[in-house]
Amino acid sequence: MRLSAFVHLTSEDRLLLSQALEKRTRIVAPRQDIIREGEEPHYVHVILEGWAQRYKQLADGRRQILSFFINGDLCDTNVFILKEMDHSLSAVTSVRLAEIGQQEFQTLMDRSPRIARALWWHELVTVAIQREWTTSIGRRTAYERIAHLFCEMYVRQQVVDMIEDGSCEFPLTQAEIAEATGLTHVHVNRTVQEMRRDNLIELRNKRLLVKDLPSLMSVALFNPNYLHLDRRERQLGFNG
Amino acid sequence: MRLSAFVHLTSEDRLLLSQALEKRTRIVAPRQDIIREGEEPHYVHVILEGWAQRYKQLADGRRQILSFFINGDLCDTNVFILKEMDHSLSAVTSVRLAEIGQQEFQTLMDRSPRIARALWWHELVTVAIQREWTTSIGRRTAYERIAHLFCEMYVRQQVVDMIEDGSCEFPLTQAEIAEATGLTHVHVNRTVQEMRRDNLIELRNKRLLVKDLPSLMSVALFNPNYLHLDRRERQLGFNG
DNA sequence: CGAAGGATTGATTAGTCTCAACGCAAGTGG
DNA sequence: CCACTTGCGTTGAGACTAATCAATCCTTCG
Repeated sequence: MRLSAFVHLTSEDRLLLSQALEKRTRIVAPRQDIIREGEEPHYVHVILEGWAQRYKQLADGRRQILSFFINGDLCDTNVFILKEMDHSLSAVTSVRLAEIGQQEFQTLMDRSPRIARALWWHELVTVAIQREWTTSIGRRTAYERIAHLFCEMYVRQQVVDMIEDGSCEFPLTQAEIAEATGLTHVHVNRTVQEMRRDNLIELRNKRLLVKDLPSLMSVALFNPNYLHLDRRERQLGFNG
Repeated sequence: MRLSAFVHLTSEDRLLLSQALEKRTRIVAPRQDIIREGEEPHYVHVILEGWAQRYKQLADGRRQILSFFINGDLCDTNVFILKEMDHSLSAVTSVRLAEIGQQEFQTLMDRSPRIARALWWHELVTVAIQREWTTSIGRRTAYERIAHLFCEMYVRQQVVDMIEDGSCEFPLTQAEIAEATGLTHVHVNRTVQEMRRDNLIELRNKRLLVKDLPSLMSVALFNPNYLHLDRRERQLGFNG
């Protein structure tokens, strides 16, 4: 699990975690909601496999994707504290996830201060990512935004060991990229083509090949500091 | 303190809190940084008076304001878990704030599960606000975005009892509104004028008068659910 | 083979940005 | 106490990014 990368967890911690993860799992089909805005949250969701997303919909239907979740990501730490969801969670691909109830979750945090710390760390990184998205949409151009999204998802997959020959999964349609970056799918299409012409990436068959990561990061003004991989870098080397 | 509004805190809790808040306070002049991106965080900051803001700056200088903090807001719960700041904090007005060190903060959470819960609640609301901003910038028009910011800051001030005759503090320049909404100050200016003509607000002398809150909320597609005021509403009545 | 989802293209328009001034009020130094 | 500076708000003209609308083209899959 991704958490273990940040804090050294004891074998007992790992046992606790894997028990919590096995207790209750679910498979959600692509494009199906996991939980919807307005509903009362009962579980923290942990993605075990596949991509999920968080999104929000305005009263008139305009939709914004707020984040993507991959392998090992917790969706909403401690949500049960809140009375109702202010956003929705849905599956991008087919998703296998674990549901952790309030009791078990509390137990996890109480039993091990290391786990509690790791969960806080996870939460802080999640907010940091959200802030980076705000910045992206607010200040970056279309080209930069899309490049930034590519960088982020590439690096995050690097961390969980999902890069093969410089390419990673990227199961989003251009329309979904558009919803995530605050653009229209038409404009995403033209921009992605431009990026291909610039020889930075290839994108097809739900895979992203990054042909020149340094250049991609540079045009995206991508600074990975917000992912707070510092400890990992020291312990495991950046390539996970 | 704002936290007490969410969870019933005992008088002992309150004592603990006020001790933590008094131990170390600071006054920061307008436009001065409180802590800068890249620095190592040592304290959680709690705003006691004035407005502060969180912002991020891209390598080439473009700047995005990510949130505003008012009375009773915690700036970065548990930041010390992270090695370095991925954003900066600065004072908008003259700000009086409390600094809580790692030890004291941990003690607070350990001593009282109610406080711990309240802090988690605060954190969750903070992220929810960040998500709403992402949505705003990604999907709302300029007019809607500015209206939404007005609504949010109005309602948040309502909660801490800072509304007088339908008006509240609003110490931002139009340039700052622009940095927060992903617009230019020129466009903010024209849009605010339009909003005035529409008789929704008055904005001058660092005060915002909301002349027609229901209409303002409606044009902003403002749904206060993300502020998670539910408990408050039940316990204290919406007006704090 | 037909249907459907996604990618692509073209033409046009709208919303916002950019650049450049100008106005006004408050504060400051001589 | 007046001239000057400074910060902020306002205005205009023109440019440009990205949106909109409407097809068309692929590819996959039943």
